[in-house]
Amino acid sequence: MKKEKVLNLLKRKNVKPSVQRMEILNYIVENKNHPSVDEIYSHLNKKIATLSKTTIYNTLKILCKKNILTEILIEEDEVRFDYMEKPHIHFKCKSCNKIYDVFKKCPLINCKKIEGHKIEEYHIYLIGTCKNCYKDD
Amino acid sequence: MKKEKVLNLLKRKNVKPSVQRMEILNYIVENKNHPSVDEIYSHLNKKIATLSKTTIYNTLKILCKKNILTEILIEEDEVRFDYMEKPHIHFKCKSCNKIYDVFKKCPLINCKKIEGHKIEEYHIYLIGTCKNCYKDD
DNA sequence: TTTTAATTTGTAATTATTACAAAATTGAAA
DNA sequence: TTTCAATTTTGTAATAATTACAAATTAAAA
Ligand SMILES: [Mn+2]
Ligand SMILES: [Mn+2]
Ligand SMILES: [Zn+2]
Ligand SMILES: [Zn+2]
Repeated sequence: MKKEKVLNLLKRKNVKPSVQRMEILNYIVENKNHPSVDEIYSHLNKKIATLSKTTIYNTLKILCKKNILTEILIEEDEVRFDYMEKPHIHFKCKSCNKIYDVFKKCPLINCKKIEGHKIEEYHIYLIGTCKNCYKDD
Repeated sequence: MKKEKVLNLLKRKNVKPSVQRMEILNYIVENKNHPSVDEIYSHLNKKIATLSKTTIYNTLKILCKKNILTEILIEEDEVRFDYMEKPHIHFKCKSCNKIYDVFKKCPLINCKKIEGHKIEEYHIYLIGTCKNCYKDD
């Protein structure tokens, strides 16, 4: 039972740990896939039949504002969400559409300022062909 | 008259240089702002009263496919477009919403492969408070 | 000119996201 | 326990960016 983890995450940031919030956060944290709202909904709908998409949107907005989650803007048509326990960058395969975590660190990440601008967030997206799709050439 | 520049850009990539395509590309190349479809439309509508938004969408899709333009996915609700003559990264100010070009280069950009994946595109987005908004604190 | 292909245009359809108010739940006070 | 206000969830409707599509226009070829 890993429920403790998300429970503490929520408590620590003063977000009331409702059943829905726990399940949504738990799904993202445990699966480490980078789900869209629809994917979260399809999956959790099986456990919580009454779950509403609006609740998912509301919850994700709160968790992002509290810096528990981060938005991934790598797709043109939908936002994906991620739990960034340790900061990392994302690689999206054009062929299979999978989004991979990449933990090689970019020196940029240590910059607090750049050309006079104060940096508060980083989004580094790499796009190409993943190693699994590539070898099939 | 800088029309030569966009004319050549289009010819070189075998895109037929229609009036609309020339104007759309010229607007992006000359202004170096990072316009959304709506901004392109509002601006060019004054010159070409009959211009259709669908034409803008069509043209942008072609120019991106030909690697003349690139999409900037820094906003949640709309795509922006850029002419990347020399590769650079983007900084978006949370306060004034301006998107700045940053030409400091990240070593990542020289990587052709990362953790076995073949990299074809880079999107580096920094978010924070720009130098103009910051000093008002 | 006539014919054919490419491009542009306007409208309708699609779809992710947001707005909003009613219903349900929670949690403390009485 | 009951009461009651605050919070959360839910369902539906509205919004808005993008795409689909077919007719109209324009350009190129014959
Ligand atoms: Mn990730
Ligand atoms: Mn730029
Ligand atoms: Zn792949
Ligand atoms: Zn600013």
